[in-house]
Amino acid sequence: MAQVSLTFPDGSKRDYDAGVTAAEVAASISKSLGKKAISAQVDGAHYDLQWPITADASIAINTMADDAPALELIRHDLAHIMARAVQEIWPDVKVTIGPVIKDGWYYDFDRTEPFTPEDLGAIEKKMKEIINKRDAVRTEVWDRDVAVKYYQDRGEPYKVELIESIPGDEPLRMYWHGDWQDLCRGPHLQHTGQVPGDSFKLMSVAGAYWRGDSDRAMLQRIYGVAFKNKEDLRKHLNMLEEAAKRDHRKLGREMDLFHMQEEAPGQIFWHPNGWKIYTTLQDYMRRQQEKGGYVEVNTPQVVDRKLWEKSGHWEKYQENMFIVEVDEEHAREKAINALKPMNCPCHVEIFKVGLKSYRDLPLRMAEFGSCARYEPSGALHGIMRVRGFTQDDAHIFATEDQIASECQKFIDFLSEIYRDLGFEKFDILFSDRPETRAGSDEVWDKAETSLLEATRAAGIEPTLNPGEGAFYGPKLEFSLTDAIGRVWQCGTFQVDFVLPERLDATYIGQDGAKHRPVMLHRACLGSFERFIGILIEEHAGKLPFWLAPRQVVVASITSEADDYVHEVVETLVKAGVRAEADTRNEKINYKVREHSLGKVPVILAVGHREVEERTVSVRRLGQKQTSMATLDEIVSELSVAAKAPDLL
RNA sequence: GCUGCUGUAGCUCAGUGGUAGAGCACUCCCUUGGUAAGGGAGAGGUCGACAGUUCAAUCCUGUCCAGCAGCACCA
Repeated sequence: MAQVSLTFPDGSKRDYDAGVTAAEVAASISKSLGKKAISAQVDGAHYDLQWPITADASIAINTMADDAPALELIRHDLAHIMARAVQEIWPDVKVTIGPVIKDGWYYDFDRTEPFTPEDLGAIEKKMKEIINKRDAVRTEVWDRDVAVKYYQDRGEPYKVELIESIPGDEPLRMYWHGDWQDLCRGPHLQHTGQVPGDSFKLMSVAGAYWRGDSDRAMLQRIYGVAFKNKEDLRKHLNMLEEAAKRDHRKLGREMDLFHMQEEAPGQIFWHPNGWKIYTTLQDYMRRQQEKGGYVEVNTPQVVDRKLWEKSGHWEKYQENMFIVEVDEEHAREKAINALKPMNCPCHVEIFKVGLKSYRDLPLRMAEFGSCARYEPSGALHGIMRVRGFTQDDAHIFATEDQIASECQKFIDFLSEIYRDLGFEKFDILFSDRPETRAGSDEVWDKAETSLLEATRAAGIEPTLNPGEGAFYGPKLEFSLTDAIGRVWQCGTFQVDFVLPERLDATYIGQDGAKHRPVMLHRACLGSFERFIGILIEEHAGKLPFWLAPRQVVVASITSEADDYVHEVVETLVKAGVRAEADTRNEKINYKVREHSLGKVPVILAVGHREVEERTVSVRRLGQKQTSMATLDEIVSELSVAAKAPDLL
């Protein structure tokens, strides 16, 4: 019999008969390891204990102590156990796929009746029964024809389609959890009892398209979370509760930052507090851009379709645009306009006025551009995904050989801004050509290559995000994560050879001839709206002092201190601090509670003692202890704290 | 946009086929209180919109609108 040589993590090697399973290998090492083994890494691949090993390889036996494989197996087995439970309760439900995801798994079903929350309870109960049965998990490799016939006979069309889409040279693997069978590439545990029955929870049911295609059937997806033990599950559920408290929609209401209403879906009514954050951030960005060599412009909101036709938006982007038709009787001329969904065409129009020389490049043209996009209703989300928003947008008109240095410059620029705003870490994705796009393949080749090279030259190896580029060019995406773990694209850097061509932008080169500039689209915050949403969630509403809309409340303890309260407020306001008085007829406890809930970073309480000594009692948000300070001390401290980081 | 759920006072929510309730917030009064809710009184709702069924609809049915979760979308 042929032999295979297996290398263990400690470097030792042992020979086994070819076709040996990881289960047998584990048992050969020690009885206890044989019992504890749950899977193996064979040449780095996650192997089921039952799979035969047919070639020399490195091997490491996994036990429940190994987090990553253990969690993967638990979650994957739970996906199967859940599908089995569902089919045991409702035999006519059709099964599809059920992968492991972050913190858990999901499984998509086709069933006419919707699953209800009560159903989830019933499924969970049935799953626990299955776990308690400790049914053996068994696997076999099947012939394609046999598998197709099996699922055709069982009336499982989704499985048939899945098999047909699996490349012909890949073996088809079947798994049984007890008598219940599913097509699955594995690996799995050895019996259902290995899954901890008290550490999972079915979370929700929602629609999901078959194969992620909105033209195909809508299935019902049940989500579950699972961990190795009860304590981890408890921690996870607790984390979700904490995350819900940071939700910017909730905090936006509690801090009186903004509201939204039916008459203007996806658009924001900024209240004074929220608008203060917005303008503070905008002032900061304006200063940074001036330092960064940008010029600021402003362009029209309502623009004739003719320009959008030229730019390509009318063709590629129309369904996302607000179209404005002017009533003929009142119009001087018949016109169809659109609210601008992007600023780029208008910036090109500014560039085109007058002759531009190569000496003018790179020309960095910035606008806090208000855009309107008709986003699908289901995409709207608080102030993070809206229909009316303002980008910190800029377009850099440059020569091709300036792309790399501008890319480098931008990454430095953005990094400093993110650091100032408290984001040390962010994800960078490289998105290449989408299916719907403008421009030839040659142009795309050039754009993708130059952007990727420029990024690498800046010392960054971005994660590839295939097919997600803008319709006019590839992009780098700088993403931040919200409280609930959703990732949002904020910053972006895009190379565009298409729009300058379509709108015929030129500059006069050193040779005296006309040349086509390349256009670099870029944004740091992305949109003020989204970025503020992220800021709120990142800080759980407790914004850094300089960004806090209400920085200081001076609260009287007795009404006899009211005059002094107003004096303190006035002094602080003069020193550039956002301070307000609270001389209401309420106890100090009440005021402290209210302003703490309102996330005011500093509460200054004053009573008889402070009036006499010309001091204040300082209470900082999140701290129970108070301290005393003289009026001069607190004013000089807070006036510094109120400055934006770039002004320090 | 799709699937499911939801829509009652500013907020959080209860409730009923006979046109509605709580707590907090709000207004007024009492209280001048030392660091996360002092006491009392009062005001406040076309029960998301429009149709239909019914003697009678906030409640049942339908359509629409908006929100929530997920999917799809996301320049």
